[in-house]
Amino acid sequence: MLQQTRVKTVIPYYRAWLKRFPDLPALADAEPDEVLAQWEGLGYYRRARSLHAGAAFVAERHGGRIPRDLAELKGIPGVGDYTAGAVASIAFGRPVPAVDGNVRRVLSRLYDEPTPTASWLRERAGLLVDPDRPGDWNQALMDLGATICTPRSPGCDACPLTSVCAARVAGTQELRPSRSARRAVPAVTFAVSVVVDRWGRAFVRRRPDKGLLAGLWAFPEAVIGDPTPDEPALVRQARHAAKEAGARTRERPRWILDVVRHRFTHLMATYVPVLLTAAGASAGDGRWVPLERPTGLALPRAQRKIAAAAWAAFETKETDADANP
DNA sequence: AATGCGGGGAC
DNA sequence: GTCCCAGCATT
Repeated sequence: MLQQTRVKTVIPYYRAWLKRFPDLPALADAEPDEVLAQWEGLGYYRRARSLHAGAAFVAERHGGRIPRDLAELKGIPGVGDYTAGAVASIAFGRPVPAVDGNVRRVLSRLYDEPTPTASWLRERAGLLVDPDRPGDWNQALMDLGATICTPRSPGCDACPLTSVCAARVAGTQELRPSRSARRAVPAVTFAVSVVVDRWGRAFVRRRPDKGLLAGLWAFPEAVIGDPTPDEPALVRQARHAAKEAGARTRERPRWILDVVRHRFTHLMATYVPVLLTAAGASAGDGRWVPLERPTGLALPRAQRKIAAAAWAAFETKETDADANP
């Protein structure tokens, strides 16, 4: 959970996770949907799938015991250099480094190395690690980076390494490590098909196993080439997406909602929800969820925004219909 | 070595 | 708005 995610964000997820999956067999035997549902909102959902696969891997290949060897740890799905080093040093007292984003920044400044490579970091961190208390050492470096040697305006006056920090001596600490130029984030517009039945339930289908939001549930969608499409084109695309996903719809759309914007790390998405009316049962592997409370399955944040907007619109229309039959 | 992969909080 | 978070898998 902590991979690329702040401790403060993780804590409530971690507690709920341990309550639902108290030990390794509980996780290894769980349904994939249940695992994803527990992870919902944390992002980088492959971590959840890897953790699930990792539990099964350890159960089968290691008799349910986490291996102590660094190479064996790295063989577990979802466990890379950092996680293997952290577990080996903190849990098992092995004198191995654990280089996360914080440690990378600390070492880059300590040696005034603007572009530290993975191999350089591993070598440096390996030489420094305290063989007697490797876990404490690694965590101390991480905490130093998180609290004092911060990305911007580091607190060098309070740093125990200030006198031996090459970047501090050179005055380059704010420039280390160097930031790579970020590419522009592309903007993509989607027509979103919200097919609603008479009870206010909407059709969702599972997303493909790979790519963005893999394995999560979502409304059918279609990429719109024209960023400012006219209404007939939107409705046509939404209806097509619904049909592709196995949801049958009536001819007349209910209406087009205000756009929902959602920023992913490398994609700015604009969703245009189109409310459509269900025509009988659906085919395929879709499911119908209540728009008011779409619980019980893993929906990405953006989909929940869309669901909330769609429910508000649906409820308003039904109320009007009751008032003016 | 570069890229795709979420969501949120701090500034 | 930008930056970055106790990174990993894939290419």
